[in-house]
Amino acid sequence: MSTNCPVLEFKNKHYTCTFEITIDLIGGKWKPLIIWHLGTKGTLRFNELKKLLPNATQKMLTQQLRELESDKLINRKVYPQVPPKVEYSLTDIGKSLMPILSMMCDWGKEYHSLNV
Amino acid sequence: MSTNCPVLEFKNKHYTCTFEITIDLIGGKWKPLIIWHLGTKGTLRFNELKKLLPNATQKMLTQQLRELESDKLINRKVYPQVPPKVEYSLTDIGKSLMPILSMMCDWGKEYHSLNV
DNA sequence: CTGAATCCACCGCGATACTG
DNA sequence: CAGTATCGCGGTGGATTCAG
Repeated sequence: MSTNCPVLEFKNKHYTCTFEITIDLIGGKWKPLIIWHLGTKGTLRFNELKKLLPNATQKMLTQQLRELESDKLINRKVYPQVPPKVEYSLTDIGKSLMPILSMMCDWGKEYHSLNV
Repeated sequence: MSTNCPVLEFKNKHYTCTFEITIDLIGGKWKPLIIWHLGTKGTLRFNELKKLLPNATQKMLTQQLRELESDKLINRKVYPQVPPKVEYSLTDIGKSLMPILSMMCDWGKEYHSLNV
């Protein structure tokens, strides 16, 4: 287990431990779910994601996708055609988050079973 | 890797995957840091935590500690004396989160090294 | 179909002061 | 020492409308 947590600066923010960076990247309201769906189902179109996240507004979904894209966690491929077609998929870095989400999924399940 | 993500209800909230429960529990602004410090340093008094989280206000620290306590992730032991003395430590459930935080720490470090 | 652009309500969070 | 109590700002995120 890594225990060294130096103070570091990254993108104009200060962190005392690198796991805070991870939380910043996936801590958005819909980001973990987006990553999870892309990780388990592969490439998805905007509307397919929208259906998988029925409670997310269009605005929020777009916003979160753009942030994930600028953080290099997902790919955004636009097909120049009418009607528009946009596909999203995980980058290799994004895919490397799946084990963490999987652990959190297992832990959450265990926690849930212990607390009714 | 667990892939079954049924819709479930827990504490009046709806989740489509159990990792969302995990995020809810440790997603507070200072919670991961609190858990990390308690996990690596053991039992800590309020003031010791305060010094370790200099940017957290007293109010926020208290609030986050209370939430962690009600979620059974930390123990709060009050010594009935003057001046007051309160010690915080991780519960067994809280301790079981450390591997996840550790993975996030490693991932964040890797991500940071890849993005200057 | 996949967005962008507003407007705005809510509440997370900080600042400050007070207490047993 | 370890908290409450109160006030208020700012930004997140929802609803709605417009656009290519």
